[in-house]
Amino acid sequence: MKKLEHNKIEKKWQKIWEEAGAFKVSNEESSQKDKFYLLEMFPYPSGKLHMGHVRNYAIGDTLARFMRRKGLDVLYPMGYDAMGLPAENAAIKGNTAPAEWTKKCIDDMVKQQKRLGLSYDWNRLINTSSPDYYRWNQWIFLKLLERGLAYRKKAAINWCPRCKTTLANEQVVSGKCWRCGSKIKVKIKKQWYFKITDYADDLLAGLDELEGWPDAVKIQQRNWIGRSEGAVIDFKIKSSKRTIPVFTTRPDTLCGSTFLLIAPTHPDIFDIARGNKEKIEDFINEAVSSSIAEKDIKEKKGIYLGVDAINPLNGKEVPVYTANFVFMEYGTGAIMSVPAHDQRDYEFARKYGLDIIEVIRPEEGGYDGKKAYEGPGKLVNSGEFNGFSSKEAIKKISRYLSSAGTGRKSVQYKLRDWLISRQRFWGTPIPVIYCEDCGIVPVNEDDLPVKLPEDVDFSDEGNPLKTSVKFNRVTCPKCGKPAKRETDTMDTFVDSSWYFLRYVNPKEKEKPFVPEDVNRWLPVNQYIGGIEHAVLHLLYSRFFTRALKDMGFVNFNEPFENLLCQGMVLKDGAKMSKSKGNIVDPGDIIKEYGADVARLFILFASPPAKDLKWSDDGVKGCYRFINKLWKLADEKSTASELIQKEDKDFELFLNRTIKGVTEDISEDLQFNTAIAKIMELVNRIKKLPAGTEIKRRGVKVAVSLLSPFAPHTAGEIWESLAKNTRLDKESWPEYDMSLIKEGKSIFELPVTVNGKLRAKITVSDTESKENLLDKAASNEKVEKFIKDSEIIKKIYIPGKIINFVIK
RNA sequence: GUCGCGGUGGCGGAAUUGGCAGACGCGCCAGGUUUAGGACCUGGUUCCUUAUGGAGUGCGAGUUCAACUCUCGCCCGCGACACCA
Repeated sequence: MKKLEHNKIEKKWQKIWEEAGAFKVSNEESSQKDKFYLLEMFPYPSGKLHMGHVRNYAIGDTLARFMRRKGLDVLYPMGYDAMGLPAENAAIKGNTAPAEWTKKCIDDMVKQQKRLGLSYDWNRLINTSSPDYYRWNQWIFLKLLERGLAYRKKAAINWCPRCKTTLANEQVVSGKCWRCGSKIKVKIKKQWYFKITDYADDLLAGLDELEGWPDAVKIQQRNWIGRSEGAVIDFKIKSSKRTIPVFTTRPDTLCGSTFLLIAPTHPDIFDIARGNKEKIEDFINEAVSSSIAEKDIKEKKGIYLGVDAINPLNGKEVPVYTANFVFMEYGTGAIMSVPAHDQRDYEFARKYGLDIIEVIRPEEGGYDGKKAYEGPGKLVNSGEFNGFSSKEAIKKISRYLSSAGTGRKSVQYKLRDWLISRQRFWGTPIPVIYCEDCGIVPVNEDDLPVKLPEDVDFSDEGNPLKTSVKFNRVTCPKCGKPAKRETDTMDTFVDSSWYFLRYVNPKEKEKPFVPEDVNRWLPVNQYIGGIEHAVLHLLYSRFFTRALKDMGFVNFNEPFENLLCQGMVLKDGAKMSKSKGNIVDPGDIIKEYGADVARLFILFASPPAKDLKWSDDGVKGCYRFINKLWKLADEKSTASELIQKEDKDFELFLNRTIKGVTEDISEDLQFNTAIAKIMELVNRIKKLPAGTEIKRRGVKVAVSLLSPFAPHTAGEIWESLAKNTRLDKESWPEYDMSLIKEGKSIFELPVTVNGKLRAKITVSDTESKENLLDKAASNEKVEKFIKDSEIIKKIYIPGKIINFVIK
């Protein structure tokens, strides 16, 4: 018997596919067949593949191979998200140029991916750190700048002291840097932003149409955008012309407002304040300089500004404070505090001895003096508005305020503009020049790309880009005088916000992509990646797509039609990581058991969206299965002549399996159950007599169904069974629906008594209800349970069950 | 705290328009094969019970002839957000 030499077989088939260009796809052909754009989130090229990657690619490749055999034109590309800190750190440490270092890492990644037998169209490979790619980041930046969607402003920003760079809000996780976990500090800095907030409402509304996205991701985006409806109400400052506008979602509680709070970073704070300015300044400095992370634990603090404001509804005078828990970035940077009905205000009021007035009373319970009541109810202590429900009062009070000119409806978002400036070297240079006379001058489109220089000193603190003489020596494109180049580079999330478009025309020199081609291939039919990008990459990409649509470059709103968020790969109850020492190296598994077994196990062990618990024994199980099939296929060589033998049951089972596997893959991406069904089929094939026609047919179908999961072994077996043909070129097996329907006509019908299974009777679907009930009742086992009792009810559900209800 | 996801044998997991709980795999047990180990093959394997039988999908109620599946109330685990007014 021939031994299964997996490593040899893998090499053989990978070579055959490569030489045949089996997975190349051209933009022209796509019009003849239905297209299918399948995409995995591209990796950061660390140089080392881990199990999370393998899972991601195993899911994608299986689907890609399945779709091709179903006759679709499949675009399935791979690329590398290659900008970022590690290359720069390597440069600092090892004195290697980031470009070289990155190139080597990418080569290493490609090698490892190729060993898995992934069917990418490698001709479309992209590397975001190449000037051919990042010049289009710059081009898009200039387009956004033209439209006012890119702008520069001074604001309080998140600063990561370890990465020595600023971060966008989305990149701060619980007050820490998303990448390195350092605590974030607050700094005031002038930086570049993309105006994602212009699309807040649109991005929110678009979520409703994304039926192919997991709810978890949509909910996260919805929360992140954080739309809330309310009103802006103006409080006049006593003996001053100034007013303080506040945002509230609860205008019904206006009469319960006993003080105002404004953010410590409010630009007007010193104009408003009349108290001890030194003390106030000290307070503000402390509040601003403390890190965001500390804010979580910190108690509420504030200081009276020495002025009072006037409630526009009841004319009451209330004190104005600044407090450390009020944000300038949200609403108007000032709030009306209603301590009886807002827990935060309650705590503040208790601490500083401020008035608490109940204005909302529900049927039961309500404000009890111990904590705020935040629900709805009927108004009290609110003058002419007493007795109205919260809902009615919100309308009436809003109407009153707007007719008096002291308030207006308002919608606020939690989403803030995307800060894209990074004080790093290994990123896309922001293509602007600062001229003393002309101000901010964009680089001319013809002068793109603004390339990263090579004369850089990495040994200094701060952004290495500042050390390049070549890079910084520049003249103003407008007036020709010496000028300064922007040395900040772009957030690497800019690269990933449109890479899925570049795959369509990866080598295009004149434009980032060709709109007609992109409009044909996009949106991505199936996108696969981790859920950690729920509000980062996925939100930014949706924003870019919309902006590009508004500029007329694409004709769709949403880049990703269906999204699958794969679960993590766990071992010993934790995510595989160096620090935990629980890493399983994919390379070792491939060497020992083969790429097909690695893929098979990872798909079989768990449904794709769930976390996967790694099991060495489970891998062995899949290895056994592959070998079992291999041996079965080898049997044919011992039988000189195949015996004709009919086996209707097996034929039916075979057809059912084809149907089941097809549906599991195409409808629900249920690879685990699809594989289980193929295993069942193989178990049944084993029981068939050797050397029969039907057995050989069974093996062929099993191998054919298995091929998307285990393409090398399946290809090898098929070649030996089917006259040296290539399985990946065969169309997907069909099933005979009439046979399946016919198979249903005689079956086992379960019979229960009081819902407990007592027997199964073999019936035909043509038998009458009465006949079946008699048959069931006279069954030996059933009779035992019903003979001494009164039958209250007889239930027959055709094709499903019989149930006798007895007393 | 808010929102979301989940809880089924010793383990990973099947079963959802309500209709045979535990497919498939692992592990385990018994037998075979082998000088031995491993590998391989055959059979068994939710729990209790000698059999007949009974119990059983986190807990407690409810709807139903029938509930892993639907409703209500809890408990536990995981994840996201976290003073957003």
